[in-house]
Amino acid sequence: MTLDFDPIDEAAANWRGAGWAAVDAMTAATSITRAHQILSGRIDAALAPVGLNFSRFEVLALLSFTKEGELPLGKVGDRLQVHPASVTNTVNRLEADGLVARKPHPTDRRTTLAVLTRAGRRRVEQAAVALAEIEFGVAGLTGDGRRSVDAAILELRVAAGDFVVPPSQRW
Amino acid sequence: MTLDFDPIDEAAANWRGAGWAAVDAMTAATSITRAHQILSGRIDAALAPVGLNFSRFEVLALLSFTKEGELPLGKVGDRLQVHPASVTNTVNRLEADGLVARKPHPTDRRTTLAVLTRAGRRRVEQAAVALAEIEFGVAGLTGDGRRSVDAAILELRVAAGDFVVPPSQRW
DNA sequence: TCCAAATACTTTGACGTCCAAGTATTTGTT
DNA sequence: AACAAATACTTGGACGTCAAAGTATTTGGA
Repeated sequence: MTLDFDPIDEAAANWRGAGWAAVDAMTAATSITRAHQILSGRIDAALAPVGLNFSRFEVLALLSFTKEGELPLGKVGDRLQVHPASVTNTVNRLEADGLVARKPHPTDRRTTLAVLTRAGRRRVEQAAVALAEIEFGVAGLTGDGRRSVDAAILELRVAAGDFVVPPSQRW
Repeated sequence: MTLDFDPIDEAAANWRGAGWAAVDAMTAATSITRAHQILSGRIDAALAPVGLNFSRFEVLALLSFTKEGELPLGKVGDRLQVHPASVTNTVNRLEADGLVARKPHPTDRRTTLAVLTRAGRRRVEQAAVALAEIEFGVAGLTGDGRRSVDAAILELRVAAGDFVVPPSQRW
């Protein structure tokens, strides 16, 4: 059921017609929301045959980049910017599939480490290939489009306080 | 817990280090995902005092743009590009709050119409004001940034088949 | 006319997200 | 040394999303 008009364009026209403000902000927000919906559908479809979804993949990928293949659950949440409860949930499922294991922290007994298993490492490799094949769902975005999205959203992330830009940085 | 480095930038470096492909696609996808997360947090926070969330607001806004303030549930799903089950769910809640009512379609008994109530119309006006005040969560994005996001994502949406571009269109 | 196929919506179930509250442990201050 | 406050994780609950299956009704051919 493909529309023969741009629904966002149509929404903008309606918005103006109703005399509502911030139309350009509305279209930007709606575009991002829709883009996310498209990507997340494509990405989860590509990962399903591998037995993962995007959140689980992100955790495995993050662990695979560390020296020992392990990280405290809290750090995982910080890096991936997700709620602690979500980390618990995701790690539970990865653990049930034997892709990570929980291990007590050697010195801080409050802390739990997620450790990548052998199977987990294999799995994340497969997933990375599957994702690269579909270009992470952004097929349709040209190189320029990708760069301009990155640049624009960088503004947004900085403004949102995702991270502080050290004075010496290249941007 | 603000990081002192850009997590997406860091992820890109790790990706390259692991020899994984499609790094630029990965960063674009991750940026969009994170942008969505930021927007949706801000938008839902702005709508909470009004007693709505974004999905419910979208339904009310869509209805408010129609001549009679009513639309078949299926059309709502088509326009907002959400699953029929989600429409049922959202309309259930709006109905429980007295913001819309269900009404049988005059000629097709399979079809149910969602009708905006008086209270619903008032509510959507309040919500529109609240959203305009926070610029739909995109505060931090300049005018140029908003335009480039719109333009880039338009490519993506067209490629995804969201709508077909009639030959006579301005793009 | 009759009936299989399409359409419209709802129900159920699996997951994902967040918040708030609860438990355990460590820190930092008197 | 003692204890309130901070930190780390888990649990339980509210909601949102989608897929698949179920019910009702309409359509489009044979």
